[in-house]
Amino acid sequence: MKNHLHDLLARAISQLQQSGALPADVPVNIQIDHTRDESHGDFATNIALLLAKPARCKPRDLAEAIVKQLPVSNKLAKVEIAGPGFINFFLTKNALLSVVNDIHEAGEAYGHSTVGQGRLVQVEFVSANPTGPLHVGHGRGAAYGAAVADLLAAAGFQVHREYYVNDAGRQMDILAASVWLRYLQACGETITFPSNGYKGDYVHEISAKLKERHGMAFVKSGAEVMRDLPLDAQDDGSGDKEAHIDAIIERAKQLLGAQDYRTVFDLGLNDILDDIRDDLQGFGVVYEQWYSERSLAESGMVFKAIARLEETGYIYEKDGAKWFRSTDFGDEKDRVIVRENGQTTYFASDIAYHMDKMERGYTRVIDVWGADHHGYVPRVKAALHAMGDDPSKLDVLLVQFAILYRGGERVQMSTRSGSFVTLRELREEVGNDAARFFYVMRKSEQHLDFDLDLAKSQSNDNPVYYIQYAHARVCSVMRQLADKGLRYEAVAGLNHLHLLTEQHEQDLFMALQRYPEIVENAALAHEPHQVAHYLRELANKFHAYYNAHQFIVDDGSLRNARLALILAVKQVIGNGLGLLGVSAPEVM
RNA sequence: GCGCCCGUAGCUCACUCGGAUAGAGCAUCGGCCUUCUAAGCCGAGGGUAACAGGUUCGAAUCCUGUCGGGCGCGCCA
Repeated sequence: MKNHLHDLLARAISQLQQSGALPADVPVNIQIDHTRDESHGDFATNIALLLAKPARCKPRDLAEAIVKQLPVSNKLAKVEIAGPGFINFFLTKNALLSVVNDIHEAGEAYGHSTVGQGRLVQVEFVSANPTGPLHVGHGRGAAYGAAVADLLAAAGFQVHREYYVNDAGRQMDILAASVWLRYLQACGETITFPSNGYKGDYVHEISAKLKERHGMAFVKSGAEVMRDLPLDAQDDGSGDKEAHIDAIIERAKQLLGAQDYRTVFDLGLNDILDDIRDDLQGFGVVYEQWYSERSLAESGMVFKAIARLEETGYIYEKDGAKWFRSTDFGDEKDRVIVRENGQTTYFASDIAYHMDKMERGYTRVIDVWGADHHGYVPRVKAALHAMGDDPSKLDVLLVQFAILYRGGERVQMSTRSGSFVTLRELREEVGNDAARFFYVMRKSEQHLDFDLDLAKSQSNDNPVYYIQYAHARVCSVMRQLADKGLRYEAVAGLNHLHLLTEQHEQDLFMALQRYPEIVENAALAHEPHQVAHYLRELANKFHAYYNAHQFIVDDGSLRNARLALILAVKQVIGNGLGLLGVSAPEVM
């Protein structure tokens, strides 16, 4: 409908330009909005206000001239000029009927578009370190990233979903050491567990698995392991927990040898990664690819990236380390790429990773990160810039924290003590549907208050149930219809849509017609919450209709027409919930 | 201290490139079930859009400043 009006206006304006009433060289950006107040019609445009200045005439006069040139359309009941120069469009009652036909015809594809033109887009999200189970913070990234990816796919992009696995680096070594130490304890050795080790229960489980598979093969004496280590952090402030754990890692590598160390390391890695995969899959989040950080290093990509930067002259040496001069591209300070000890930094891997993303030929690369990483954005963009790539191809979408509330109280989370709430626990507590919906119902860069009690409640307070209920209600009506020995006749229904003249029915036509536009906007803006809000509105209009009118009436034509309408509502709710990863139940 | 994000009804949040009288839900108050699921509907009250300036036909939206909150500022990842 918007396109239709856009077309009419474009023709009117080009008429005016040809007749010289409007200068031909001004940019014409026709904007059509839904009106807020129905006294302003169904749609409105501010085009006369925008063009008044370049045309050097009064907005209202210009509006009048445009309206005069408007081609006739059987979809318009009237056109008015209002306020400072708005042009308001009033649709005829029948103008929007065809949306129901469109929905029945397109089915699950209703709302899909081709704006993406099949262009390749990568969405990388979650990418949590495999050092422990996913927690509720990762859950938001998962729900949000998955929804953005699905929206982009619906908008006609070819989407590649990817998880970057940080399977190299110090944090993973700390995990491996933690697993080994717990294993030694389980084997009867006396070990003081480091304050900086991973303390969660899952570490015990992994070490138990290690013992089960390899028996005592990796046992070294506790005394040997702990001998001459730098002091761990003490209550009185002395000691250094970082130096302590680093020494333990070195000791583990030394005592176990490279091969055995790798066995322990990989057992921890794979066990946790399997858990993460399983968790995400259970959450309805799937990936095209799991990209290993280790593979970057092993394939020489990291050195290739560093070499490429060195060629450009943005690398210098200072204090024995190699630095990237990111300040040349607006970063706050220069960044170390290769440490004094010769090891590359995490940032170096990330440069290589993003270089690879660019080389893979995506037209757009989307990274979903926790908002606490925002300071990291400039340096990654700087690296792309320095390598001659276009940094604007990279969109970093920042997701703020989710704060859980139970009984009105904030749920405390602490990674240190291992008492954090995992995504798995959340899913078990409130269900996948509520979790997926609640995570995306707010703008991503907005803090999210996640009310566990509300998410669980089966009441009208809960927006998930409210929307799902609308879907289930339609299904229920269809069951009632069958119970009464009647059948829905699609052709009769679609042929009698003109009988649907009630205000509630007009409201639904308008709402249904808006859906494709919502999906497109949400996709391009990376804002799934728009879909969530829209669905609530649509459900609200449906419930109001349900209460005001009977669908299963004696008049067969009217009955079938109404059923055609509510089946269209069901389709759109199902499609919309599907984009958010929420199910659309037939019975509730 | 510097940088990024945020401040809208009692609470949680919307408002599509700056548009017309700032909207929902919850909570509060009042109505609606012998009729397709009351997990629903209808109605009422509730606002100096943090504050002060600026830009313009028009500002919650853009700019500047102040105040308040969050996050970040490692040769960690």
